[in-house]
Amino acid sequence: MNTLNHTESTAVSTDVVIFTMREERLSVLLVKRSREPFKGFWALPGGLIGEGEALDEAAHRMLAEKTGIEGVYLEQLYTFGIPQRDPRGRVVSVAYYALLPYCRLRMTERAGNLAWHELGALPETLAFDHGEIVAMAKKRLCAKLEYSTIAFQLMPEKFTLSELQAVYEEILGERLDKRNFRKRVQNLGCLEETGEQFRAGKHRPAKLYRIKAPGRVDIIK
Amino acid sequence: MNTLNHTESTAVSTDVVIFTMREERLSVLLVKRSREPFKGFWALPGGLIGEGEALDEAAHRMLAEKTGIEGVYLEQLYTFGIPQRDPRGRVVSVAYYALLPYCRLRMTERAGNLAWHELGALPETLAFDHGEIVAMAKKRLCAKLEYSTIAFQLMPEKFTLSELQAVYEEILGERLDKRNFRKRVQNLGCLEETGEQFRAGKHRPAKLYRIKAPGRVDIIK
DNA sequence: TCAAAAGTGTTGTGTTTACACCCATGA
DNA sequence: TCATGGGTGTAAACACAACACTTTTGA
Repeated sequence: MNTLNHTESTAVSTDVVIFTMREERLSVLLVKRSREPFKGFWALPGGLIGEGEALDEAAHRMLAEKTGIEGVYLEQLYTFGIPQRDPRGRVVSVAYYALLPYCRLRMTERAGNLAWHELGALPETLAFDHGEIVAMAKKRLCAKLEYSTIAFQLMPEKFTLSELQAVYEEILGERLDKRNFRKRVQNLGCLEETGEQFRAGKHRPAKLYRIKAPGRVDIIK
Repeated sequence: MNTLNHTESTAVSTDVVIFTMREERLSVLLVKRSREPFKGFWALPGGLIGEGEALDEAAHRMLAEKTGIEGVYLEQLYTFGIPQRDPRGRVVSVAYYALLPYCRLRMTERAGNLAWHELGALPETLAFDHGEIVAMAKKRLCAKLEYSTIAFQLMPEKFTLSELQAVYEEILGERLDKRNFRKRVQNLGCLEETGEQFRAGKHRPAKLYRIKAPGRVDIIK
């Protein structure tokens, strides 16, 4: 059995764009870098892949290290590898994106070096090419809203249709018609009423729904 | 400036699924391995990325090395990285797929270790996880037919609408209605008549079309 | 004149959009 | 009783699918 000839040393890392819906806004989790390069800049959670670790295992690990939670929706996004992307040397980064309901978090934004940032108000520049990675993840998420049930991965266990609609509107950046929206999501057949109601203020309470198969993301149409 | 701590040596390669339409059949270019591991098995063209070489540059290089041609459509597919995928050690492979018109090839299928294989009649098992890579590329290509003009990248400079329809039918694996098909592609506005005709046998000659912006792939709808 | 593929429109069906009012509640 | 968001149906517009005959050529 041969061994490989390495002409150079290349590092492989994963960076994870972790999306959540926080205070009605689509947000990503960023880490403030404490070391050069890009000291003081915000970066995506990430790191080198471990020996014997699959790429998506590594991504799940990054996610668990920062958020403390497991079993969330995670999907490979793209691999970034221009030679200059890390000033320390050649690093190829396999980017992932994750979606999680904010309520599941048990996270301390420790010492201010871990924080949620609204997508509409990101820092001017992020470390490395992370701005580009976030932009691509947002674009992919937008596209997937149209032809899959991916948005459900951002919802808590129980939610109202208005809350779901607000999530779509925030991500797509446009208002949707209430009746058409409800017709569409109800026809998917993925939702069921919990039978419970949610009271929020001085108006009619809303029905609560849950997802029939919580882990599942379906391609629609 | 720091340097990276490598906990291990990881190699990064690219493998390229090169599609063409050959004798009415969607085919991929495979290389017969002359060395272990998988000696004698067919594999995708690929290899380690070079120092200072971007990932898509590496993919273009693989393509040029095997086919001798440049400037073809190339897109990143997915990155494969389970630790066991190469018995020699850890190799993360960034897979690409390419589309090219068969007529552009000036390639010698040298000594029988480089050959086109119809997608419908691939060898039972390919080297490494290359069977999986090809399957994913085919699936992506199918999906993109529906919402982009990607199929045009398989066409020669001039072609008839019937030839174009045959390409769609072969990839999708279903017959299409002639009138609806022609309506659709003509409404895209990407095609123009050359004014020439193509005679092929004892029947009415077909108009030849060309693509207005040959390099370009548009997202439609 | 026959065979073979090129070329061409219309109609029906289903999907998507636009749109406005009543309901249940808390203050 | 009023303000607030929850909840509901219908009609028009549009996109998509189904479908058959005439044209041009070479043999």
